[in-house]
Amino acid sequence: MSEPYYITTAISYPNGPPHIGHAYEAITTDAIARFQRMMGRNVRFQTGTDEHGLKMAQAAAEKGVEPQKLAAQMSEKFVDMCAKLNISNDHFQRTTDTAHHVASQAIWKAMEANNDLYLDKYEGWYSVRDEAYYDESELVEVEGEGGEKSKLSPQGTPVEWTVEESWFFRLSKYQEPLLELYREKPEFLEPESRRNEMIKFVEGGLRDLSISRTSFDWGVKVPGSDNHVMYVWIDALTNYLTGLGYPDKDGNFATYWRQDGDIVHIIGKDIVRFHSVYWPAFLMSAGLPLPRHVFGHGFLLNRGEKMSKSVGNVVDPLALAETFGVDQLRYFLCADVVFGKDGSFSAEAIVTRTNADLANSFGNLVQRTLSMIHKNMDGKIAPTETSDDDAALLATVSVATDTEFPRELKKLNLSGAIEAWMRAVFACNQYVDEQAPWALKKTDPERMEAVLMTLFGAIIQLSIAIRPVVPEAADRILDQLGIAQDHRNFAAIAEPEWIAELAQSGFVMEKPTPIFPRLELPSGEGEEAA
RNA sequence: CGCGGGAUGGAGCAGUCCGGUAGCUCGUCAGGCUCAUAACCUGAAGGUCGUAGGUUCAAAUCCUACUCCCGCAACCA
Repeated sequence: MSEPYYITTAISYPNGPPHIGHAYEAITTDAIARFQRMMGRNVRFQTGTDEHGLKMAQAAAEKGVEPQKLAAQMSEKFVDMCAKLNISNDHFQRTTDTAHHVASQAIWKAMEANNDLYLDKYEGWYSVRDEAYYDESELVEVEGEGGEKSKLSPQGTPVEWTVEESWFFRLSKYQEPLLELYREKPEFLEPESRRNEMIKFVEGGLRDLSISRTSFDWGVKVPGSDNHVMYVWIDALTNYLTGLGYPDKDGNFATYWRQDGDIVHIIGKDIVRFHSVYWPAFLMSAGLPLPRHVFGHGFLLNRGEKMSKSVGNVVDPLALAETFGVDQLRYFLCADVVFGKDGSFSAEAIVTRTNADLANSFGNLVQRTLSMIHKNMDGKIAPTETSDDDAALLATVSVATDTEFPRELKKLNLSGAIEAWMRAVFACNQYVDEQAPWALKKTDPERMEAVLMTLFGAIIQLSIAIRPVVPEAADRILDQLGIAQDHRNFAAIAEPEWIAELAQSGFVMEKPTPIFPRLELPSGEGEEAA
């Protein structure tokens, strides 16, 4: 079997329906997973939902339903989103699964066996209404009518000094090992700006972490302390192991969660701390291998503004996919946003970007080429004598699809990979104009065939390369081109034999149909993005 | 002095670590082509690289100070 590659998204907290941020993470991770599969790797791709914790319990209480039931309903929406966006996850992990409780308790016991857990008291300013602790510095002091002073939370709710029994994790013990990890293996956390942030944070000193709660019960029970449930992040992070069968250390776990194996977590920048500080500390404590790579992507801004429920500018990704097309949305998010940085989106931006790249440049290249092959060569594919110009174009395309695109995607530089791909597309359109096959048709039909076959080969390569990003559209093009499923990968790009094979099989191309129609900006486009 | 990120032609960005003709996409203007999805190709205009100093033969890039914007600060992708 080929080299294993394990990639995950963060699990989504389903206290609301999926928004564009969830879709962004799922799509980018999916593109990377598909790319690795096409590179011949044995990929396992996991996503899921994080269904425990206070907010879920609160949301359920508000709706008057059992948390279990709400979790199931909401989780379903995320499963549905993955299906609609063509996410190729091999597994969808829910944290309410029995197997997940077993896994979480197993890692708990492993950390306990390593003498890293202890029972103590958690004290702090607690807001009953928010059901949350606040740091002294966050509190606002107000003066009542009678002149008495009282403290309020940042939300303006009353707080009181509360003491609660809690289990603690000896996070402080891992300060040096973590700093060493960042030093020795910088690829553990990227982008670099996030790593610098975390190094500063850890250097600032780590306090032991309160990792259980007694104030609510919607969670995984602490082994041996039935009145405690685990801090959600203990159980949430463990999902990456559950999906591999942990605590059973054979099977998928043995394959994918190996020392120095390719284990990649794609997460949002807001939860970098949990994945790059707590998670490796938990794993070290439990005696398990660490992930190879944690990558914190940026946030999507709606017309440059942060999205929030209160502002009411949260965008439903399925509505966007409906309006613009799944592949168009996927392409836009991968191409237009530098992976690791914040990005902005709007209906105009999606329309402009996908029209320019997919419809005008690439789609039109495919259409104009295939039309000419269909009309002037009866759709027959045949080897021809090639010139230096043809070889030069194919070399340019190969550099992009066989070298630059994979190189950049391996670095998780999605937009960089796509830029390289676009340069090759531009080169093809330039070549069409220079060679002018419509003129050759009258003056030198043989030469025209050579030009069209050169383009045919170039389009195959371009279609295969972009397939991780726009899988459905790329496959429809490759169907038209008569390329077999098992040739749609990077090994085939490296040694193109298509034209000879197609000629031998007697393949005849049908009349082509445009794959990327131009999009129109929906009418009434104003404040709303979709 | 809590920590971090950013400021580059009309818009969005790359380049900054390792100083040396300021690059890309979109938009605008002019020309070309007519195979193709009113698509494609070529060319042009447009920037004192946030401000003020400094180092240097040479600074978007290094140093100092400052201004503005945006995050984070221990359960929001």
